Amino acid sequence: MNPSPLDTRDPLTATILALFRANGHMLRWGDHFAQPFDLTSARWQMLGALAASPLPLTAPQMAIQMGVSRQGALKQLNLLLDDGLVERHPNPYHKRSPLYRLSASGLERYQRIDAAWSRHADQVRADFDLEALNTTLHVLKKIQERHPTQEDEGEAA
Amino acid sequence: MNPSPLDTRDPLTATILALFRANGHMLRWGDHFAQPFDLTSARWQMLGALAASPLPLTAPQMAIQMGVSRQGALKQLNLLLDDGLVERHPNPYHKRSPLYRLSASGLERYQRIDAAWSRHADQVRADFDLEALNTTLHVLKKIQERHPTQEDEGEAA
DNA sequence: TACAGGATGACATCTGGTTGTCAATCTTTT
DNA sequence: AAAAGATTGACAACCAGATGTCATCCTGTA
Repeated sequence: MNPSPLDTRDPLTATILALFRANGHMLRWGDHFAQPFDLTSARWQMLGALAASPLPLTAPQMAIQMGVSRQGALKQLNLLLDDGLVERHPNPYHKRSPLYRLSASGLERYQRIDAAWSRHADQVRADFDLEALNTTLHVLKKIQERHPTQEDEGEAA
Repeated sequence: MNPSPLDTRDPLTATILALFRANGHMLRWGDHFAQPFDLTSARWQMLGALAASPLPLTAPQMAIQMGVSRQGALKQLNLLLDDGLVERHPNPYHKRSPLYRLSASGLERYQRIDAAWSRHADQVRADFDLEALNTTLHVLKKIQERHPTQEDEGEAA
């Protein structure tokens, strides 16, 4: 782990650069972790978001929940639909925008990978200070808040 | 900022999910920020890595430095070459693997966007606790360390 | 009830990144 | 010196996501 010239910059810049690197790293790690379950990082996350929701969701709701574009979420949903991991149900309130939820096999798939992740996380979490994790969480959110993008307009607290 | 069901999970998982979201968010923000300079987040980062290096670098060196795949770095370098922001120089030690460094216009371009970023960062940094930033930096690195991928093999401290 | 404007899904295109293959070039070993 | 093995760049295929356009559906308002 060489210090790398990037670390010599101001702490804010260094943190944001570390964020990019950590993201790439974890996506790669996640792809390998998810591979035995026939999933990718993206699909795993998508299944997780659906599993966490008590109600079926529309595509735009998924997009907001995941912080991803509407069309991005839709794309993944359609792929998951092709794989039979997700079910589409008619939305009584909107003819064009159906509701999505996990199918039986999607739920089973998610539960399996989530159990494996939990076992892994239990191990890894021991190496982290709870306070440090909370600080990190807070800083990441704040970095986001301080860098609004177009679609963030009109999001007062 | 609704708490979102994801935050109810364990702090490690929540932090990693926040990492993904923050990454996507900052890439989008960066693309907009860099647009007036005719750059993207990716190219800005690449120019920054070259600007930070005292010596010209080969493509694989760039890849390692940026935590990206060899072919990924190469792709961007070739695009930057097409744009004339980067120069390729023969490598006396390796006929196939040339050295890259910023061209005059690449340096100028980078200096302009970096000045703008510095002004922005000065503002934003005021909202952050130095200690919290350092903690975040540390946690992000540690998350990486605890999730080795294939190419991490053989990287003892 | 009509109509204007916003939300939505399909489709296409683009950026950025990984992975695999192959030939060319080092590098190491014998 | 020769052969075996590792690096490297070009090329191609692919995944994930953003963005733009368009037709369709929904909503609110005149």
